[in-house]
This record gives sequence, structure tokens and C-alpha cells, in this order.
Amino acid sequence: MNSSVQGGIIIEKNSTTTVENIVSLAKRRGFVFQSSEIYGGLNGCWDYGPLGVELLKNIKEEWWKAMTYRDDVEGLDASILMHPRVWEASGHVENFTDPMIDCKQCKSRYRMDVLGDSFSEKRQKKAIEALKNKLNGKEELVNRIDEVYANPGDENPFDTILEDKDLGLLLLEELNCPQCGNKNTFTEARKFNLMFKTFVGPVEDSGAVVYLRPETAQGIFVNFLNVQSASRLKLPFGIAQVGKAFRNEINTKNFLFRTREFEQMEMQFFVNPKEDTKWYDYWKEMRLEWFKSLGITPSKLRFHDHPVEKLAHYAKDATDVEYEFPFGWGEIEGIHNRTDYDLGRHEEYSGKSLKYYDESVKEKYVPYIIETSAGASRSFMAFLIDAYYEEEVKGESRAVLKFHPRLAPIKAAIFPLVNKDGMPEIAREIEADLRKSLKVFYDDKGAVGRRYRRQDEAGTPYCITVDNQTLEDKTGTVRERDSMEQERVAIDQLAGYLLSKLRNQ
RNA sequence: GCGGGUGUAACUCAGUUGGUAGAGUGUCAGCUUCCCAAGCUGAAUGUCACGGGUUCGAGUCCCGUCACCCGCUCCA
Repeated sequence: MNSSVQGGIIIEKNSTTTVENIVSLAKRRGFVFQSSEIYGGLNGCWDYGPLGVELLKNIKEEWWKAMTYRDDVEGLDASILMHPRVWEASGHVENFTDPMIDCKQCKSRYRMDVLGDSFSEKRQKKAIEALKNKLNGKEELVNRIDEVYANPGDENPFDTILEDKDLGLLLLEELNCPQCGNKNTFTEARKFNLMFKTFVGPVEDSGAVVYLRPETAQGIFVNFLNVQSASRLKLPFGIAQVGKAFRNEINTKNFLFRTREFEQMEMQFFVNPKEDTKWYDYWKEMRLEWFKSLGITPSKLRFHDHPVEKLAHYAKDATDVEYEFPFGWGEIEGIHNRTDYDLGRHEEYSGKSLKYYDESVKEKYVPYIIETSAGASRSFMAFLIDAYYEEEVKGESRAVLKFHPRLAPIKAAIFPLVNKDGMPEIAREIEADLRKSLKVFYDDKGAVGRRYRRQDEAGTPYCITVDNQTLEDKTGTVRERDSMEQERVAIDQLAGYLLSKLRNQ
């Protein structure tokens, strides 16, 4: 029996890595390829290769089990295309836009909807007067300005005029850049909705417009009562869904972090409004624990609570679970108290009641919603980066992906130590047996040490080797990835051995 | 969207004053091999990101486009 490598002999080298290194590893080993690569790629789009699709699938499966294998959460898979009114109710048609302007002089960039805040009331007034003078003779436009000021509504009338399609540009000409002070240096505002539009049916007219969903949440909200009644659920309960979402981002960035097509793992938990804080705190803790339980380095995880003044229009409380990526801390999951905003809006826009009759208190109310919204693609990137280590073993370097075994794309590899004496035949039998329940890989190419290292780089947690002793006592060695230590296990118990390891870790 | 950088084999990179491409690693085949990237022999793989231009001739010079990385901006 050969001695196994002892844990103490492994020296972890500097494991700081860069996005470029990860992109390179991801491509080389088949985790992620650039979309449409042979045509030069498509900005911000990526394809998951053979190992990547397994990792992603495992992440989603672990999430699904954690979130729906419980008695108070049910699953759902809603259509990507939904009635366009859904997005009016959700606020996306109105709010999901980013009108931006640049100063041509100093290159400062401003969001149109907050630009007005940069000017004092006095300056605003002056600019409006100048605009009116310039409009000399165009009664219709001057009247429009007066009307806006006469009936300001919720928004500052100055902002309303800035965003007016006829008046905005003219008003901009009267303003100085808040940064460099130059006048009339702004570019035209580029305003576009972040939702992808497409058309239902072959005729591309405005009546046929639908959107690719920018979040999966709305599919859950509109099915709230369907799920509740079909599954005979009482509050509090949740609905979970995994699926693609699309946002026409201005800039894509950082590999998988900001893309236009991405996958969400969302769960909306419906609660009595009086219990919202309790459940918000509960899910916050649960979700952080989930990432830790699957092996993410705890010191690279943190909450980022949103300050009250920065909360989205629908939220009462919000926090992000952040991971420390090579480019800095980035959100991998958001937990929000969405209050009764969404269901209330859908009641308003659909005309249908979405109230819940709570027998325990004998009253009807619109539930509050606690949302947990994780990015599957972002989690994928976090799990991949976090698992990557470069180590020194007996003076040789090895690259290893220390995935949690349940996330590992390949669960076990099977090797004949040498290609003779019937070892390949036995190894093939083991492979066939394990393949019934696990994603496994057979390799008889080259020296066994090289095969171990290849599997290390794919993140395979166990390697099974058929050796001389196997021929005598029908046992094989199981080599564990991280410690590189070996254990002898009877061939007919291998499947059970591996499955129990996967279940219990 | 702005500024900077990069783009040559699967990966990391060389490639001279312009003369139609190399290395290492990896991959594949064979030999050897009883446990951690061993050795030997052999092999395959490139529209030099894409499109124009200059030139007798462009990986190399010029223009445009695309993509990725870094910074800024942004992220209802």
C-alpha cells in the first residue's frame, strides 16, 4: 500500500485571482464560453459549457431543495412573456428607464431625472424664463410650461419639463454643467427602457408589443391566489421560481456579473403585514447561511443594508448579500420587504381582488411580501471564483476547484491504475454502476497522477482507482480532492459510500 | 456612454527596419508506467478578432467595426 499524501504537505499559494484568469480557466475547462464566439462574440452574452451547465444546474437544484422542500413554499414556472399590463402595474414601463446626459466639456454624466436637484430654485426659475423667451411665438409650448407649473403633481415641474420630449433639449441649452460650469455643453438625453421589447404574432405593430420579463417576481405575484388555492395554503407561505430574465443594460460588465440575459432564483414569501419584520429577518439569515453551507468563504460574504433614503419605490427594507469578487464587493442576492405594493398594484390594474381571507383573525387583507432574489449567474461566478486555489504539493503546483461536493460538476472519476491485468474492465464496471446515480467520468489516459490533477482542476471531489489489490479483494481506492488522502472501499459499496458523502456534507 | 489597455494555436505568450507564423503548456496516438502534472517517440490544430486602405508584398503601417479587461459613470 502506497502512502497517501498528507494534508500538511499541501501549501496554499496566493489564491488571489483576476477576472481574466477566471475567464481563461472557464473557457479552457469548458465552464463558460463567449456567446457566438466565432462571429466575434455578442456583448455581455455567455454560454455555459459541459462543466458549467452541470455546476449551474447543481446550484439551482440546491437552491430549489433548500427553498421548496419545506411545507410552506411551493414552486412555480411562469411564462417569460406576460401580459404587457403586468409591467405597467409593476412600474417597469414607467420607471425602468435611465435617461442620461453627458457634458461634452468635462465628460461628467448625469441622470436626467435627478439633474434638476443640482440647480437652486432661483436658477431653475431663471432657466425657465429664458426658455419661454426663446419660445417666443410658440404659444402651444409656452402654455404647456405654464400648465405643468400650475398642476405640478408629485414631481418637481422643472424635472417634468426636462423630461418633456419637445422642451427638454431646449431647456438643457439654458443650463450650466454643475461640474465644470460651462453652458450649453450637454449631449441629447438618451432615454430608453431597460426592458427588451418584442412582438406577439407576425405583425410588428404597437398593439402587439410584449416584453421579455426583467424579473421573474411578477409571474409569482400574478399567480398568488392560483397557487394559494390550488395548494390549499395558509399564510405565511412562499412561492419559488427559477428562470431567465432580461434587462437591456447600458453597460455589461465583469464577465457574468452584469449581463443582459441572466437567471434568477426568486422566492416571494407572503405574510401578514404585522409579521413582516420577523420574516424579513428570518429570510435574511437563511439566505446568508445557504451560501455558507455550500462552502463560500464566510469572510467573503456580507450584508449590505440599503439606507432608507435609497430604497426602491416598492420597498420598506432591503439588503444585499454581497460577495467579495476580484473587482470588489458585488450583490449576489437581494432580500426585500416589498410590502403590499405589488399585490396592491395588480389589484388596481387588473381590477381583480388579490386579498387573502385570514381565518385566524377573521379579516381580509393584502399580504406583505418578503422577497429573496438570488442571481443564479452571479452565484455561479461566486462559487467558481471562491473554489479556485493554486497549491503547492511536494514542490509541484496544482490548480484545484474546491467545490462543495454537491455543486461539483463531476462527482467521481474512475481510473484503472494501469491499462492491463483486467483493471480497465473492472474500472468500466464500476463506472457503469456509478453512472446510474451520479455524473461520473472515466479516464485511462496517461499517468494516474496527471489524471488526478486533471480532475482537481474540474473540481471532482472523488477519484476511484482500480489497482493490484482490487484484483485480490475487490476494493478500490477513493482519493479525496482537497486532502488528497486515500481510503479503500469495497467496489460493491462505492455507490452507497459516495451518495452518503454527498448527502451528509 | 467616456477614457485607457488588449486581441496571433484550446490556454499563456514570442514574432526584428513590412518579405505570407513560432515556443511553452495542453490535446491526441504509441511505448513505458502499481498512486499524485515522470520519461521516450510521433502527430494534429492558425482566414494572425472582423472589414477596408497603403504597398510589388501587411501579424507588423493607416482607417473603421466588434469583443474582452481596467478605471469613471451607472445599476428602477
